[in-house]
Amino acid sequence: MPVTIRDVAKVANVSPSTVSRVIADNPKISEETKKKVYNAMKKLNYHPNAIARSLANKSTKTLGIILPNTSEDLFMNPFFIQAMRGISVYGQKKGYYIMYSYSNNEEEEVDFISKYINSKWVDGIILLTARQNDRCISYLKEVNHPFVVIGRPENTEEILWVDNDNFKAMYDVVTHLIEKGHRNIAFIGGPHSLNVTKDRFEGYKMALQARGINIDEHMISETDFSEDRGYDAMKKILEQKIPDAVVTTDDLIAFGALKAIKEMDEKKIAVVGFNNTLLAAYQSPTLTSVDIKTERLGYRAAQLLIDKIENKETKVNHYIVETELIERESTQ
Amino acid sequence: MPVTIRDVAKVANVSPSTVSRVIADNPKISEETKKKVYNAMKKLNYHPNAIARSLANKSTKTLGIILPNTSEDLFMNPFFIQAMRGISVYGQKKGYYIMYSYSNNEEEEVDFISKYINSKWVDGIILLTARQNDRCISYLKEVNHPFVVIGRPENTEEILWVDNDNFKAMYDVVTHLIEKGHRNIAFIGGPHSLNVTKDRFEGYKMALQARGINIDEHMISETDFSEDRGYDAMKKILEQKIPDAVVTTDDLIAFGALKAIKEMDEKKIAVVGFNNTLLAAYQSPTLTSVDIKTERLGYRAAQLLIDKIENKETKVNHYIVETELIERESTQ
DNA sequence: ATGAAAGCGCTAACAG
DNA sequence: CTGTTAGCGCTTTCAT
Repeated sequence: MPVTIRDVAKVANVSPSTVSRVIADNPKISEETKKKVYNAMKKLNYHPNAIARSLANKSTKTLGIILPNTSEDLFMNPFFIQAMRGISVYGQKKGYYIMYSYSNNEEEEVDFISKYINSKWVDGIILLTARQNDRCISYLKEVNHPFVVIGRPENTEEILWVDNDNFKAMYDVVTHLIEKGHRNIAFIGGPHSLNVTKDRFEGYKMALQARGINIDEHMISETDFSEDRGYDAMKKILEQKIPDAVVTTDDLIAFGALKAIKEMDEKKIAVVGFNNTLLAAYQSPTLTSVDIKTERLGYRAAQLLIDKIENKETKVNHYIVETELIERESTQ
Repeated sequence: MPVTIRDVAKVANVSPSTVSRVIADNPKISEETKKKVYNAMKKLNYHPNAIARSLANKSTKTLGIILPNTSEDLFMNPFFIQAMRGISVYGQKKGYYIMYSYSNNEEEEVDFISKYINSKWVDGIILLTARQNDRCISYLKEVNHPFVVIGRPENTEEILWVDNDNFKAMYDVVTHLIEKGHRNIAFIGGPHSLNVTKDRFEGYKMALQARGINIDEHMISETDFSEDRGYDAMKKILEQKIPDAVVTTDDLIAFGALKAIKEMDEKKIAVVGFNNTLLAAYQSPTLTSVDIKTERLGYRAAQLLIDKIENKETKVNHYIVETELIERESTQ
């Protein structure tokens, strides 16, 4: 027999609704009755039943995270666990529970989302990645359920999202390299279908342009997120011309580039990675990389979503999280 | 206005209780009415409200994971995310939702647990680590709520747990090294206060003994889980005597050992790590390590817990998950 | 095989 | 400021 609000009411000599008001910290309850009720609660070791509250309130105070299907490699970078931590730090602060689910493909993701929504389990949903033409996003828009995306979605209007300023991040990296005296700077990016890649590439181009440095097509390569592809891409560039620096859009690519450069072994070429994965500090030379502050991204995502859920009329629909260049041996 | 069981009942021309029975797949409902009800559901796009069900059923079909406070370093090893994936794979198969919460210290952990339990949010709890004298475990035992521990707890009776056979894992590693011709095998372990360390150390001792090799105290060291500590420990051993192999209880320690050995640089000493972290494949030489199959641990934990929750009268209260030695250059 | 009605524990008008 | 009452949406005896 669980102790309920009625038991407390009886002991405190008040009505159940009064107890309910005390729980909700309703301002128009006299201090005296409050005390009475608290005492009764303590005496009976009462704890509100959150399920019952949720049913009556039509709100679960729960956020659902959709962990995307992704290549194993991406699991090497602590992105997910960090984002989840950030989300939970803010969520817990605001009294929210966090749920998550894994999916093997986009269809399963949509299934989980609709399950979460239809069954009324979650007040809001967090997508950990923004793809082009994302079915999760279109579904969520369609059913008009609160959600937030980590990464910049295609149509940023009417959508909550958080991301880094990828243009600026790369712009700054390249500018920094130029200031250190580098002139022939190569670029190896991930798939150009991703917004991230495009943005970072633009940053690269603009930074060179701003300093009056011509862009050399031979120094630009697009490839996949893997060490091997990075290695191949670097090799190809080296066959054309020896740069004095190379920027990449991912640490994995940078690892491959480092390897290719080491094999040449004559020249000192600066290398910069992206995402500051754990392995970056373990390369030789240790790899300079851009930290994208994943935990912060998660934190901000939760904040945006919870504000929306609670109808805080903030005008912002996105946050930009600052990146940080972590300099290591590869650019010394 | 959400569509409820009453709406469906009306359209299907049956009573709400009948609809409820159809949802629960109650056997004594005629095929005919079932069909009628299903049609009505489809027509109205009805989805059961899980909260209301939970309230009536006194069961949420939700599992709660307690992510322990832990040093940042441990986050480098993908233990948590992998275990969480295993848990969710089994949980989702059984129709369970998964929640998690981060804590900064043991007290907070207990707080979250009691919050989960008192508010009736979860049917069962999963602890991702087993400490000595664990307050979470004693609390959970006290309130007698279903839970499972990853790692072997102190008192294994009346507790659900999953773990590797750490004794056997290390026994096999050492035996393997002996068979490869090594005789002077050093041991560097983590804190001896942990069961894991003790078990692995026993495995080391027994394997040597079984092959009639004497144990040399100079070859045994206990330290903390960090590269630096591993380095120091290895240095100290090397000052005494040069082994031809060294086993460790963690990759981080092994990394340090590798470094110390490289500095000596004259001798080829085999090194074995534990946990097969992502960095293992990135050391030079690449590090041989024992894969503890974390995802499997999570999967089994969920299985054990859900069986308990659903009162499946299985006699087992634990699972042992097999480990696998991943051989790389460090033992070639 | 199906329906009526009470209840899971809490909240929110409305009334006073 | 506090009590009464009617739900929130579903399940489950107990009848029939």
